[in-house]
Amino acid sequence: MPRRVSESTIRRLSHYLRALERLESDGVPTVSSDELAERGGTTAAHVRKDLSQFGSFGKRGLGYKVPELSDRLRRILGLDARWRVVLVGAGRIGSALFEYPNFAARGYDCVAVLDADPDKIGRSWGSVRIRPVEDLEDVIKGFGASLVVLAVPPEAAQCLAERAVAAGARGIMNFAAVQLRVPAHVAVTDVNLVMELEALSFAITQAEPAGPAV
Amino acid sequence: MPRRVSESTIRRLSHYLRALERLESDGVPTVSSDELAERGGTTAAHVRKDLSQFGSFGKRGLGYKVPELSDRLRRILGLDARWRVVLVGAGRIGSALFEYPNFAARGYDCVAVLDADPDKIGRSWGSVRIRPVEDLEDVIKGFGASLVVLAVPPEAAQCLAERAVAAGARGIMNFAAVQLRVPAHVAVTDVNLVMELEALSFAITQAEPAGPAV
DNA sequence: TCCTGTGAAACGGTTCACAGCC
DNA sequence: GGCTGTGAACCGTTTCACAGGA
Repeated sequence: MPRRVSESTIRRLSHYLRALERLESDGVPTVSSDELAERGGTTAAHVRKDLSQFGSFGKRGLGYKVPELSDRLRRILGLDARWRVVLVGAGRIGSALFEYPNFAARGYDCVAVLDADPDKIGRSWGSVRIRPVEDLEDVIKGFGASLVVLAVPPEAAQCLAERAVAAGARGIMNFAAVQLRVPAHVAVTDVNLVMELEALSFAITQAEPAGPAV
Repeated sequence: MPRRVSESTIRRLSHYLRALERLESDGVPTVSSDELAERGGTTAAHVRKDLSQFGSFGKRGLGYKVPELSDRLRRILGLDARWRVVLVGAGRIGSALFEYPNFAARGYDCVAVLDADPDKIGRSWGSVRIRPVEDLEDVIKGFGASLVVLAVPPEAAQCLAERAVAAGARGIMNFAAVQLRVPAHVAVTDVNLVMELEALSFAITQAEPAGPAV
């Protein structure tokens, strides 16, 4: 149990877990760091260093037992519990997230959907009814939700983040293109799709300064 | 024009640009590295280091001219040209991306949408008709598209990526939960929403090993 | 022999601190 | 005096290399 685990390690753990689950469903009993690295897109040294931060899961000369290791990783990533997620913003991105089957499969249950638009409030997505954003605090407290997804315009994000934190949220997935200010005990991950495209166009422009071949 | 610019620098450049555009629309003429850092969510040293990689845009004692700097950043990020984007996968995520107004505003035009589902092929999104994935090469070459978005199941992603690269794609935005193998001259950014949630639940679990307060 | 676990070295990114220009 | 641009110090991450157990 390390004091501080790097962001990149956590990402790699997710990759390992996905690779392990594929191996598991193929009935492969053990895997070496080399093999796991190959399938997870990193290096063997990385695999061993990453895993050794949390304990000694492997056997020298043999490798790692696939079911045991994937179980450990699930526990490390907090996937042995179910998480209640409140979704703020019933737009396109919110809808895509809501219907994404992998979320429920990984233990993330979207228990409520909120929006500010009166036209959307009252409509139902599956069995979940869209409620007004004013209900944010009630919903977080009522469901005991730890996670909040903000799929809202940038102007609204900071205020909603503060309200969510005050109501007890511990993690925020932020789709708005603003840097949220939250207390240290709250985790935030930013998803900024325009920024990702900008990284691509930058890389291409750098490689070929004449500009895109359009 | 540096040989190698770090991933994190590019992300920060995007942040600076967004902050600058807000300043620009407020009519602010100049900005110091301190101010820009505050609004971009970093430090003044970072702002200066990042920008100095591309030239000397500021004046000592005065700061940076807002319109000039934002113009420079747009050019650095490749936003002075329009980019043609081919979207593969007409599901929820594809649809969310397609309708996202900020893309067009930043110069990214979705020129074609492809899908493998016969039920979807032939339908229209706005003025764009959904075409079969078989058309991938034709579409990339026909439109001269440099960017491809893969919003498809993990099994299909690697094969489609290879086809896209062979047809001339230079950048891939990958929503599938697999590590794509592409030649060095092709840029890839991965967007993995489940992984982002896993990072959150990990952070919360670490802080409070008893598990989520559900 | 095979493969893990881990110190140690190498690398790269961040922060510091100040020289130099306005 | 104010603020940029930048070498140098610092620090965390990645990579290496090997000791030691199966």
